[in-house]
Amino acid sequence: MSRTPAVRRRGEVLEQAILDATWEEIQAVGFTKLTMEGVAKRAGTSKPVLYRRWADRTELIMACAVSRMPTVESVPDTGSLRGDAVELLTQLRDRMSAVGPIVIVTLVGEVTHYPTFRREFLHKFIDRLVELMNETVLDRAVARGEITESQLTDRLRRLPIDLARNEFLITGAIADEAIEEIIDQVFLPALHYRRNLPAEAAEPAPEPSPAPGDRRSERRGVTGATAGDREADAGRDLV
Amino acid sequence: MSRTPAVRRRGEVLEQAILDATWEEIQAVGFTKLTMEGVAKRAGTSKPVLYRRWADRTELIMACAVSRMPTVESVPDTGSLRGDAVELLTQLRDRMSAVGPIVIVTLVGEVTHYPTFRREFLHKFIDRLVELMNETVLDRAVARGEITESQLTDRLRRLPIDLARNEFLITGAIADEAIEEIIDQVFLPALHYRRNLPAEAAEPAPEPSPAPGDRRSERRGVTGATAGDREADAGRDLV
DNA sequence: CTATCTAAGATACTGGCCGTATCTTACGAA
DNA sequence: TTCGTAAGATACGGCCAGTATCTTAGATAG
Repeated sequence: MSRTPAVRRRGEVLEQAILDATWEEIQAVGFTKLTMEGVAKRAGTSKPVLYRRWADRTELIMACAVSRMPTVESVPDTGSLRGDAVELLTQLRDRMSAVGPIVIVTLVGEVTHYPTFRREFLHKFIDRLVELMNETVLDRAVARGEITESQLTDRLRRLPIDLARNEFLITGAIADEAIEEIIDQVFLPALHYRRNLPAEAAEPAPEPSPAPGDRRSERRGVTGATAGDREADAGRDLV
Repeated sequence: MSRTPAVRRRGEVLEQAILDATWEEIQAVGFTKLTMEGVAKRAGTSKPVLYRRWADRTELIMACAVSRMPTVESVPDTGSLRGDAVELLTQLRDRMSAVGPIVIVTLVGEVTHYPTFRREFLHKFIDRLVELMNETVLDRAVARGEITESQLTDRLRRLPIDLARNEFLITGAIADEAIEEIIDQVFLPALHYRRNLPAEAAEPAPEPSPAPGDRRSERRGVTGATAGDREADAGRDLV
């Protein structure tokens, strides 16, 4: 449990030891029951040392998660959109698995309470992935001639990431088959439908088949935005 | 703040008063800072009364959320798959908006820690929606002749719900436009692609276009399931 | 090697909240 | 009117957050 070393650690070394202890504490007692005192004892140090670095529990846990989540540097060119997309989702999966579903889910929850954290969290975890999707995977596919810019909408661009993230948040894992389903049953078919669309007449939906009396979208509900939540865009590309 | 009524309330009346107070307390101090003492005071009662009904904070909050979330009874027949799907997602959106993003997200987080809660939560909030999707919306579309059973996969069946849920968890809201994008840009096109597929040759993905050297799915990553999380299926249809 | 400065580590304290135990008292039922 | 049940008040032990204070290790400069 508590391991007070012979030598007094400092700076970087100490910090890493605390983050490791935090991680072990999460594994041992769980996220909700994690306490600063527990972490301090496990790290062989004391509370003030923790509070000198992180303002509270949430910050500590977030720092811990950040330190354990591998970064995605690039997506290798597999030669096809499909291959690249599978690769991207696989990396996303591996990143999130490295931290674990409980931490990720709880973090999303905790982070929702703190706009400040939320932005930092988003910046650290997500932006790179979305960039990779837009600027590497999709641009490459366009360059190859697999797709054209006109086939893409914002919604379609983030579709694979949205579905993979959702899979992980809800089920706690993403199987290889799930990745292939997302790409093969949803993403590529949805792109495929827009293959030869004229410039911007692309909007309306296809009739899947002879639809008898289609009086589309009659009723509207509440507007949805539960007021004062206009940092929605910031959250758009989470994880 | 505290409103101790002249008469001593009991049973149903008292319980509802406490749940109302819980809701007000969430609005007032936020989710994380909600305390049993605070709720008791606001409800004009005392802690033991709370603990006689709910074991802890999480149970109380969950009961509060359940009591405030309207149930979805049915999806009216709008005459088309598109209309029905929009209607279903709109109801889903309204249900979740009635409770609010912070509560939902935090609840998903808290619930992840407690397998028992998780199941109850899923049962109360989700099952009905998935049922409605499968047994009302899609069956009706098949009956109309808009689609055939062979076009459907499990993934496609829950696609709209997955995307809508994700939208809400991440951005905190679901705009009308988002619902239409989900249906028109993703769901219907993906279905459309499978329109005239032979029985089960449906699996492989479409080449979006002339793909040069497509050596598909070469590398595999970690298996994804972060061990011992085989209640994944239970979580599959969350919210 | 010594002086000095910084940060680690130990300890203690206030305050808040949890969860429970105990007692009194209002209300409903018979 | 009586009696049983549950509401409400109070109090308490315990844990933990977060801070203040003091001592001491060790890095660095001269």
